[in-house]
Amino acid sequence: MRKMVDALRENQYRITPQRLAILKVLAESKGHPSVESIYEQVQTRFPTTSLATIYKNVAVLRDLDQLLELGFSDDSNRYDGNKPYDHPHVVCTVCRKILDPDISALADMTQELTRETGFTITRHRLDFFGVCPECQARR
Amino acid sequence: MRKMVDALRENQYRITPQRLAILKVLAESKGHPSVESIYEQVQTRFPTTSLATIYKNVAVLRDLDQLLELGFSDDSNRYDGNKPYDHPHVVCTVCRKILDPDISALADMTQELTRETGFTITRHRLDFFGVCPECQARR
DNA sequence: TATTTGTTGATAATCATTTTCCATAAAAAA
DNA sequence: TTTTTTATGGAAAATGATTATCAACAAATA
Repeated sequence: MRKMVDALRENQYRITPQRLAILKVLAESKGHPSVESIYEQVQTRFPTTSLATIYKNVAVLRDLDQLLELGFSDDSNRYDGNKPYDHPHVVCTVCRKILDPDISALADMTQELTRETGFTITRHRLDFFGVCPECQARR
Repeated sequence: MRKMVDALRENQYRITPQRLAILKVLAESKGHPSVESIYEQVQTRFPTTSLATIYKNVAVLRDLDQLLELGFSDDSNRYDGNKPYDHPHVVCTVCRKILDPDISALADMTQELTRETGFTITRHRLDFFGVCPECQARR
């Protein structure tokens, strides 16, 4: 949250109430909200907020590396403002919940890949898909 | 190729020249072609082939688990008819080339995740992004 | 061969998300 | 305060890969 505000300031972006509200939603969200979800939460404080504003600000934060954008192939984007760097996810295919599991082995993999393939690896994406315990119980 | 034909037969799909041409492109492609790329290759043999036909057949093969569909968040789909099961990829962000690196540790990860999170993991997706040696040299 | 059923090809329609537009409002600078 | 610059809101438009449509065609079946 503080870091995000600083990043905005450093880049001459103005600190507006809407921006603060968006930052707050992102900082307080322990999940991985969608644009729509951020929109709904911001609207509880600022009922006139526009979807366009959310999109514009999410893009700004993403470009400032303050936000990890998780794009899925079905055009559903989700955001993580608490860990704005690549990390693995476990996605429930029923309720769309997303968790951050602890997996350490990835750094090693990247190094090994660089050696094996000659690629300069800059990013990665590791997602596991399945059904969460809650959704399993609901059957 | 043989396996794909069998799968089609077993499911009462007819073996048409266009289908065979698509299968051939998929089987012979060592890369990860896009629909557009399959289309272009099939057209060299069947100039009147329609894009719709490619889409329909790719969907059939995907549903028969004969084809791995790699959807990226920018709406670019790529296909692998040689290894129609989840496996890691290294993607060059410049030329869009895709390689299959050897990474074994994934099965263990899935097991560990099941234990940790209670999820029933059915699929995964591991992509590394970077620049391939050829594109690095071209700078 | 005649009949039935599945497939193709060409084009139009779709779809939801994301962008664009611009007048208004608000923040920073002078 | 006044001026300048940037952000917002509301609606409309774009986006563009994929899907639907359907007449014409081809493969399987009787």
